[in-house]
Amino acid sequence: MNTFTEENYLKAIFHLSLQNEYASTNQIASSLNTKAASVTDMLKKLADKHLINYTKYQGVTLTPSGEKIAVDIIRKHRLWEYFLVEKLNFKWDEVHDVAEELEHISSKELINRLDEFMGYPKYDPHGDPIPDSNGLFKTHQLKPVSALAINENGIISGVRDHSPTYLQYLEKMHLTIGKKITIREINAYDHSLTIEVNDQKIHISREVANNLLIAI
Amino acid sequence: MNTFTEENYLKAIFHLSLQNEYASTNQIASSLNTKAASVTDMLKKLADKHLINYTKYQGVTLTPSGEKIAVDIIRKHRLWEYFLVEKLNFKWDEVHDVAEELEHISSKELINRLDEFMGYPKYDPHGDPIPDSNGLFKTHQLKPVSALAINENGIISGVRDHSPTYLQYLEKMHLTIGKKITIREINAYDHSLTIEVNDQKIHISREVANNLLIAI
DNA sequence: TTAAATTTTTAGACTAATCTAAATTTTTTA
DNA sequence: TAAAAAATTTAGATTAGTCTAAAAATTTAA
Repeated sequence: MNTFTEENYLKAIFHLSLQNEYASTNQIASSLNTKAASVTDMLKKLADKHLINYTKYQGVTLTPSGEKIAVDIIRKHRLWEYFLVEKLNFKWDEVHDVAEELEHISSKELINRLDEFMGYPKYDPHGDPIPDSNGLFKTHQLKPVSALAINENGIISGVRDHSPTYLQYLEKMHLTIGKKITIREINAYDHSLTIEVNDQKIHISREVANNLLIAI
Repeated sequence: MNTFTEENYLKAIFHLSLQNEYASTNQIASSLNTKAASVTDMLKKLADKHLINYTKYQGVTLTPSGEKIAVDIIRKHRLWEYFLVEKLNFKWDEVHDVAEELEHISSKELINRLDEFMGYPKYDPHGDPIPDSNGLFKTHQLKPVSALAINENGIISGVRDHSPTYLQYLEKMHLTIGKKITIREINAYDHSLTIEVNDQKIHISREVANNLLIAI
C-alpha cells in the first residue's frame, strides 16, 4: 500500500500529463503546494517503486502501475463527489476538499459498493467521467463555449476551472451540467458573449466562456 | 487539527478509561499494537497539548478537550458503521476496519449530513450508542446473558467482543441485536446455557454468554 | 520490608516527508 | 554560441512517529 502523499503525487502527475504529456518538477511542486526540492526527493522514491519513469532534469511520466493507482484515486474522488452531491445534498462547489480526504480510504469493497448504491454513475457533479472498477472511462470530447459560433448551441458538459468561486458563479447564472445554451452575440472587442439559457439571455465574459465546456 | 495517530491514542485512552478509570502505558501500547516506549513519547506530546492528564508512572486520563475529540471520533466511527450496514449492505462483522479509516475524515459538515441522511440513528450495528453532534449519548445499562437466571428473558442489545469471528458466530445462531431470548437451562458444571431464540432452543458456552449483552 | 518482578521512562537511532541554501544542469536569448 | 536566466538537484537539517536496549520507578511477594 502507498502513503497518502505518494498517492497525491501520482494523481498530480496524472493530471499534469494529460495537458503536457509529461510533468515537470516545478509543475508538480506548484500543484501540490510544496517545494521543488521535496518533489525531487519523492520522484526518486516513486521511481524506485517503478511507479514513474524518471530521468534527472527530464520530467516524469507514469508507468502502467503508477497510472493504475492514479486512476483508482480519481475514481474514488469522483464517486465520493457524486455521493456528496446526490445523497447528502452538498453543492457542487463544496465537495472538492472533502473528496480529497475520502479518496484515500483504501477499501476496494467500499468503493465498489458505493458505486453500486448510486447506480454506477458515469460522470461526477462537474461533468468529469468516473472510471469504472477496471479503470476504464470515456474521455468525452469537449470544447469551450468560446469556440462556438453565433447561433450554434450545445449542452453544458464540463468545466475547466473547479474553483468554488467559478462554480458558484455558474450556479447563480444557471449554467450547470446538462443545460442547453445557444450563442446569440459575440462582442468583437472583448470577446464576451450573450448566450441563451432557459429562454433567458445572459452575458458572460470570454474568461468564463473559456472554462465552460460543451459536448461535441 | 490533530494527526490520525493522536486521534487513535485519544480514542484508545477513552475506551480504556471506561473500564479502568485510567489508562496505563502498557494497556495503551497493546491496544494500539505499539511499544510502551512509543506510548510514553506520545503521552508527553498529548499532555503538552492539554488533551490528557499525565503524571509519570501514574497512567493517564483525558481532559475535557481530549474527551471531546475522542467522542467525536467515536461518533464518526459508529455513524460510518451504521452507513456501511444500512446503506451499503455490509455485514456487521465486516465494518470495523473500514470505519477505522473513515472516522478520521475531518469534515464536520460531512458527518452531520450523513447523520441526517440516515435519520439520526441512536445505535450502531453492534448496539453501541452513537453520540449526537454535541457529543451526548446514553450509556444504556446492559448486563451479560450469563447474569440471567432460568426462565428470565431479555432483548439482545450489545456485544462485549467485536471480533469478526464472534460476530459471525452470533449471526449464524441468529443472536443479533433486537432479538428476544429466554434462558431455559444452565449447566452447573461448565456454566453453558440453553436459550430460546425464535422459538428454537440453542446451546451456547459461558464465554459466548459473557460477551452477549441484554438491556436491563 | 527488602528482593524480585513488572512497568514505565530515557537514550539514542531510524524512516518518511519536508524545508532552505547552495550547486548543477538545461534553456533562453542576445 | 556564450552568458544569463530558469529549472532542477544535492546537501544538510527538522519534525512526527516509531523502535531497541538500558535505566529507573513502582508493585508484588516472600
